[in-house]
Amino acid sequence: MPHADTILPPEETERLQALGYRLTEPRRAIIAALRGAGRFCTAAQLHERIVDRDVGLASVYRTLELLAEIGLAERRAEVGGEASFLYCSPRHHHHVICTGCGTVREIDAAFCPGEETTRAVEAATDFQIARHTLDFHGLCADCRTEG
Amino acid sequence: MPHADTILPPEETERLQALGYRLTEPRRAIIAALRGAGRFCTAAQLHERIVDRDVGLASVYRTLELLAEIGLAERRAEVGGEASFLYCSPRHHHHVICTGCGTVREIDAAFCPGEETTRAVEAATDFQIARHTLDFHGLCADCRTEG
DNA sequence: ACGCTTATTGACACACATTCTCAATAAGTG
DNA sequence: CACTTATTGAGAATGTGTGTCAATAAGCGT
Repeated sequence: MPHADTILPPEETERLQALGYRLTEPRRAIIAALRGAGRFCTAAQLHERIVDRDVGLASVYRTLELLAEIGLAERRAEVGGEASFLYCSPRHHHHVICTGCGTVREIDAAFCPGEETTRAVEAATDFQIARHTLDFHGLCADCRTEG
Repeated sequence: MPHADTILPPEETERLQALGYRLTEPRRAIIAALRGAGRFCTAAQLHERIVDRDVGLASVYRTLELLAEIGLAERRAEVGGEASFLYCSPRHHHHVICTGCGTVREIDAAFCPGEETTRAVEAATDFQIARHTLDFHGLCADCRTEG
C-alpha cells in the first residue's frame, strides 16, 4: 500500500515497469520528493526530505542514477563536487531556470528550434543531429519583486 | 618563456589578466590541453596529458574551477561522480556534440533562438530571461562512416 | 634588468560524495 | 500463498576533490 504522499502519475510507474524495474516504496518516495521539489536537488537534500520513510542514502543515489538513465531526471554538476538532479517529465521539453531561487519550470516543445534550424546545423557541421537541449536562465516573478 | 605547445590566443590571456589573474606556465599548459582536446575532459585526463610539465593535479582542479567561473570552460556531471570540463570560447556560442566519439564543435550565434522566442518564453512563464544554453547531439561524419 | 609583493604552485593530508558488499527484505509472478 | 530475484539498508571502502603550507614565480614599480 503506497504512502499517501507517494501516489505517482502513471508516467513514472509505466516507464519504470515497462523497463523491468520494480516499483518499490523507497523509489516512490524518492521520485515524489524529487518531483515535488521543482528544482535541482542533491542526493543528501532528497534524503533529508524522506528520513521518516527510513530510506537509505545509498538507495537515493541508486534511484537517482536509475532515473537519469531512463530519462526521468537530469543530472547536473555542482560547484563543490556534489551532483544535483532535476525531475523531468518523459515528454520532450525544455527548462526555464530561475537564477535567484533555483526554481525550474518546464516549457513545452513549442519553443524548440524547428526542423529547419536542425537541418541548417547539420549542413554547417556535417553532423547528423538526433536531439537537442535548450535551457533559459533568468529571474522568476517572485525573485524580481524581492530584489 | 612559454613552452611552444602553450602559445595561446589573446582571448584567454586577456580575459584572465583583465580579471587580475596571473598567466602562469601551469595555467598555460592546462588551458592548451583543454583547448586541444576538443571534447569534455576530466581533471585526471588533462593531468595525464601534461605530466611532462610537472603540473600538480591540484592545480589542474584549481585552474578548471577558475576557467568555469570566468566562462572559458563548461562543467558537466559525469556518471561515476567525476566532473568533466569543456573548453569554451568567450564569445556566445552553442555546441554540437558527437554521441559516438564525444567530439564537440562550437557553432555560432546564428542558430540561436531569436529575440522573439525569448520574448515568447518570458510571456509564457513570467520569467525575465537573461541567457540561454543550446546543445545539439548527433553523430559526426567520422562516426557515421565507421558505423 | 632588479627586487618586492603576493598570487600561485606542488605535495600531501584530509574531507566527504559516491559506490560496493552482503545478508535481509519485499515486488512481482504463477 | 509460496518462489524467485530485484532491491534495500547499513556500514565499509573507494576515490574525487579540497585545504594546508612552505617554496616559487608573475607582474610591477623603480
